[in-house]
Amino acid sequence: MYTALLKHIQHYIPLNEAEEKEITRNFKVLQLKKKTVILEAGQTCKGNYFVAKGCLRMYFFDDKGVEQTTQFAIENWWISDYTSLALKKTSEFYLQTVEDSTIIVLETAVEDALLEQVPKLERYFRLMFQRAYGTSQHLAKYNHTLSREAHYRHFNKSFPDFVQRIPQYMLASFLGFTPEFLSKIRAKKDQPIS
Amino acid sequence: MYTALLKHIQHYIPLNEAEEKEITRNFKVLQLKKKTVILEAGQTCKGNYFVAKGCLRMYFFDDKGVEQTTQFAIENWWISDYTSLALKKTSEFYLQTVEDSTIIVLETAVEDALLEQVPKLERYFRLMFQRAYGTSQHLAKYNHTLSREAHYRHFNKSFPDFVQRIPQYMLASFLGFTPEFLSKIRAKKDQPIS
DNA sequence: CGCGACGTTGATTTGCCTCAACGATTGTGG
DNA sequence: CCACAATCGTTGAGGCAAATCAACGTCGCG
Repeated sequence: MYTALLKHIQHYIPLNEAEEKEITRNFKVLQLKKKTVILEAGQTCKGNYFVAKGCLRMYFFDDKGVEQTTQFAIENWWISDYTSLALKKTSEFYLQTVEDSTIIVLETAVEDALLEQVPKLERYFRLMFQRAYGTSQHLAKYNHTLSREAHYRHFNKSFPDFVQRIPQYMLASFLGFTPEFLSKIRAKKDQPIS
Repeated sequence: MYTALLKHIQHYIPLNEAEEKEITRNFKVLQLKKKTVILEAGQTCKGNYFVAKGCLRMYFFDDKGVEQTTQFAIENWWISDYTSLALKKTSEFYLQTVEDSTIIVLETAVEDALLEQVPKLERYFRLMFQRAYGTSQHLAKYNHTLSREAHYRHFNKSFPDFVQRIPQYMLASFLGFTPEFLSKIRAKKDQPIS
């Protein structure tokens, strides 16, 4: 159950048996069906979510009522609304499973206590946030340089198997364009052999 | 010299005198003139930079050789290429002062030792990265929802004094459009009184 | 004073959106 | 297990926001 998470933590910091126990005692496991919503806009986010298996996404509704996906999280990534968590403010985002998923939750209610019990975890999460923030710095670069079409081709090349796992309309919105446009790009790419 | 930083840290975690001393001993202060480059693409980033006074920006050159600004950091913000720091990889970014600035540096060379001496700082940096990442999550939302013009107006309204401090071409590129377009937006806004 | 950096303005072009209508695929209840 | 609906993807015509290119003001600095 917890092996994926423990393995991931130990990739960054060593854990003794007592600490492992403390961790498994504080994290909760969720088995969720595809399309289950675990956070809704307007609520205050109550946990930090680790994807052991499957996929989560973060999204919101724009002023026209259209869903806009801003992030995905697959195996070994954490996801949450971190502003909502830190400031205990209501969120502007939704969180939802994209596939049937196994999620490990660190609930706000137990977070402080756990971090006091196992202070090493401060370092682990510091490294996680640093990694996530670093990734967002690179994403910003792609958004500045690449045309929408180039951005898609780049993403497609970088994560070919992930692209297969998710509906196209989510990918389109994540990359910042419309499903129709994505459809046209693909039509161009997969030219008939003439 | 260090008061801005110490005050900022103490806003998140309490420090005793010994810890304060340890911190001031490990951080370096830089007094830098406007337009000083402190990191160049191709180098490995060697420090984490806290702006005590002034302004830093992060940028890169696109395939046409045009500068693209991806981030600003003003007073009480940290900035660096965190992927380069974490993985000790060469950076794709430049860091430069926008104004005459006072910068406090945590150099990679002393970071590990300091964090061992003052483990509380793990928590401080965890919170800093969480805040920064949270901000990037919200930025992603604006980029998805707003037209370029609306994005400018929103930014202008949110940070009216900051907009005055920086050249327009940097702001334009940060918001993801051309200086010419920014110029046209402003011309529209400041209509003659007829 | 003169040069270079920065900002403005207008004409033209283009990447992508919008809207609409139509296939394909999935899933659900009878 | 099939029928039908809902969801998802495709295709085309037309339009618009913003880019590009070029030329010209203007300000600050060496």
